[in-house]
Amino acid sequence: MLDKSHKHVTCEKCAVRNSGIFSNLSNDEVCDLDGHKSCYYYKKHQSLFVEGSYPRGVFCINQGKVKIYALGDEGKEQIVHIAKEGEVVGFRSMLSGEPYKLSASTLEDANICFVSKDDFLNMLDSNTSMRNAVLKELSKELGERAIFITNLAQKSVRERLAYALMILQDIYGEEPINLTREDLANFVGTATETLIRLLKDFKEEGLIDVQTRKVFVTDLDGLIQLAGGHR
Amino acid sequence: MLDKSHKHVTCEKCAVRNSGIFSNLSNDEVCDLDGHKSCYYYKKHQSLFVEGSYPRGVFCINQGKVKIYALGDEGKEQIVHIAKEGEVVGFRSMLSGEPYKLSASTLEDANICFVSKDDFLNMLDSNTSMRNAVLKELSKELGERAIFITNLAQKSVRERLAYALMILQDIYGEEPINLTREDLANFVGTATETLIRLLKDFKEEGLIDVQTRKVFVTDLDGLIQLAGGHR
DNA sequence: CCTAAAAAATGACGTTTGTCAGCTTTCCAG
DNA sequence: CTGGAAAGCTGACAAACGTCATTTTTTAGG
Repeated sequence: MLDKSHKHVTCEKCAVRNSGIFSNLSNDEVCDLDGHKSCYYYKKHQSLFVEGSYPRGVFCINQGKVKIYALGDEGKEQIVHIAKEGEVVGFRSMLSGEPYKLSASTLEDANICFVSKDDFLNMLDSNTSMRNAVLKELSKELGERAIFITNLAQKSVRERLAYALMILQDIYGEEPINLTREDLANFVGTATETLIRLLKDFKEEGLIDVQTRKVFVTDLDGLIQLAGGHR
Repeated sequence: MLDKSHKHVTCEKCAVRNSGIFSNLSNDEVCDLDGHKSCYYYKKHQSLFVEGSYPRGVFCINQGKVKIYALGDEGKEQIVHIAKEGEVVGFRSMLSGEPYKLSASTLEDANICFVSKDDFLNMLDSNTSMRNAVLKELSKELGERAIFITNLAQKSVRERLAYALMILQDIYGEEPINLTREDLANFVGTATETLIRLLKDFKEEGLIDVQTRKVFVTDLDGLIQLAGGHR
């Protein structure tokens, strides 16, 4: 099922390790990390972990994008976050001791390293700067989720789409946003049909450009304004 | 403005300290905490901290309920959490180094202790079990917020009200739920009028009992089922 | 106990958004 | 290159919800 052919990456040379919770490691610590991790190649639409199961370790994304989502009562996905290169995902449930509250799967072919629970927790215990980075990361995310909640509760779908595109633009950087309409809808929190209609509007208003699946932001300021300013 | 008359409580005797991040402290540590905290009496509707300002310390609730909320673009409050006796609030922004993303104010007269940033961070640094408790708490809350987001995005107002009442029932325990309709609406994420109409429905359906402002849950199982089962 | 202000309640109405059904385009494995 | 499946798109329709305006009830301070 899973085609996890190795494609080894050394942490020392991992280009994306300069941000996130594995930054600020000493040379020795990076070496240690490198010795304990294993590297896997994931194809598009493969699952990293699923809601309800228990964490065995954490995933460090070297290449590719990953969606983090909850399943609603009718099986509809609510995407809470889209993780990109350099992010470490799946450590929250490990710290709370609960089963995963969220699921994760790749949006495109990806290269992802795995660090086992024990190794990760040991590092956390012995490494002050990593501990602080984790505390900081968790707190930051908590703040982001509060904004997410407020947007969902108070903004129109139109405003939320603008906001979502802002965030996605940031995540995708130079590349165009490349998600299925369904995934986009599940991120914005709306029906796929509604999302498609709004995308069309945005295109007609010159805010974005669309090439089949790919969305190019052409007027970021316009989006920001539509989303309700700053943040 | 603020009537902060002292009403001293010693941490040793603080009846609510056996849960949350200040549990698992040694006798010495409790003593230390006690020496560093100050105790204040807050009247109903007083503010603990506001969005945008920088944290100076944390608040430990000895008595009373506190709403934690974000302000939407039009000034409408979105309540993300209602904290009760025993909870410590306001440490997230301190850990992320950002200004507060949320505001907090009392829902009723309250007795709340304050621990300064330095003292709190020192304790965090030197105390393993407290550190773990904080990590655990943050992770747990992240999970809760993910559910909150999914509910907002996928459930009807009716289902969300049922869910909110479940949670509030848990927070208020034996006492009746005692919030203004506006606060309740801002927690559920709906308009006050809509909330009032639904409360009436729930009453007619025998799910709750209402005495002016107070809401009594009379059929918890019914609410759970309406909210979409378990969780 | 009384009164002004805040909160709660109700009705009428419009709009946004979700749903369903059918159709078209794109993607990808063989 | 091709055919079937998945994804994307469109239209019609209805329901859920928000808004506004107004009235009634409750609260709290003097």
